[in-house]
Amino acid sequence: MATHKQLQGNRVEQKGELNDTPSSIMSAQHFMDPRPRPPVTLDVNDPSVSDDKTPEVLVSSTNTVETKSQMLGKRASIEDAGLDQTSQSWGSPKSPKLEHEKPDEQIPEVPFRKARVSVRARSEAPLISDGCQWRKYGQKMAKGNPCPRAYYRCTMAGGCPVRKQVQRCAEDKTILITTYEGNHNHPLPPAATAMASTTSAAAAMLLSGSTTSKEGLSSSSSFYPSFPYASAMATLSASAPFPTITLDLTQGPNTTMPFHRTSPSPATFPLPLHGSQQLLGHPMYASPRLPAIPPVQLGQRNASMVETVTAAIASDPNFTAALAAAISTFMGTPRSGDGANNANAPGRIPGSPQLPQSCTTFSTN
DNA sequence: CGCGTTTGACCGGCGC
DNA sequence: GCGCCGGTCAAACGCG
Repeated sequence: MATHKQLQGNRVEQKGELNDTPSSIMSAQHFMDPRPRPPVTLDVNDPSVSDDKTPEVLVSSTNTVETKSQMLGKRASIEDAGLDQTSQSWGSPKSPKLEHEKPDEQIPEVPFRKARVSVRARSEAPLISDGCQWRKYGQKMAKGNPCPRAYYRCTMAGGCPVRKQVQRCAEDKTILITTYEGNHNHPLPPAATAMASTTSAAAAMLLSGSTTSKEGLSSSSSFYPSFPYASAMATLSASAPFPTITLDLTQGPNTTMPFHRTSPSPATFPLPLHGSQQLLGHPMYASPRLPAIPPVQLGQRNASMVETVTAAIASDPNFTAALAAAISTFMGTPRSGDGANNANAPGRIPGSPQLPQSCTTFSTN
């Protein structure tokens, strides 16, 4: 048979008929380990989650606007405007390189190649459930990490290009790092949608903010959006080939959590289906800058930080704007996300001076 | 019997 | 040009 690439390409090629992701969103996720990995990661180590075993994190929509790789030649439909919703960069095993990628300069909007979203969560479970169905297709030992890295593919839909990598932090094995790549080309459950939205937003920000060169950022910068409920840290890494956003939920000590979950939940990140929906559907922004999430939902469903963060990000345009601003700051690019999602605000980060407990880290590379 | 997981090999990219 | 590393595929095995 055809080479693997072709096979992959074919699969991937299914263009998404329904992408939930906004058009210009591409999310890229990279791993941002405590140090060694550059990409973007979402950390969800919340103490609350750690109680058990399976924290569920929903992160899914990573769109990649890749240029070439994904299209190994097949996707003919890149929809217009530079937004390919479904362009899944996963197509090739490693196609980070943009072959025909023209100079970024030419690319008006999303010059990006691919973005990844990493979520760091504290959990003993082998993996976190994000509301989607995944099938493991490989496992490998990474170089600087004694723990193997597992590769999963979304099986909710036949041609869903979304993949995720799960690996434990070498330093702290209780921390699970999940990286999502690609966009779902099928409808997602509410829970998954929340994650997807988050990822998309993050990715969008990265993309929009990283229009310029971010190479200068060797380290990841982190800024903290003001999250009243959950303190998540977003870190943008610019050292990797792809922009990566890392959400760190591991830093949130339950102590400070506004809504501390006492729920006996199993060990998974409970994806608040309705919670997310509600959040998404009802932007309840109590504060001018941050959306306030009713403790009720969280408390009742022992919502995990992930959820919270995700929902917040997804539903909070401010967050997006903040990210964009932060990114711009890092990169020195004064543009706010223009081509990114719809929600990019003007560009001012509400950023708070200090981070609470958890932080969301976005890294753009 | 079907589905999912596991393991090894192969491919391609990147760095030295 | 060579070697290393990451990532994916494909076949086999196990479990439901």
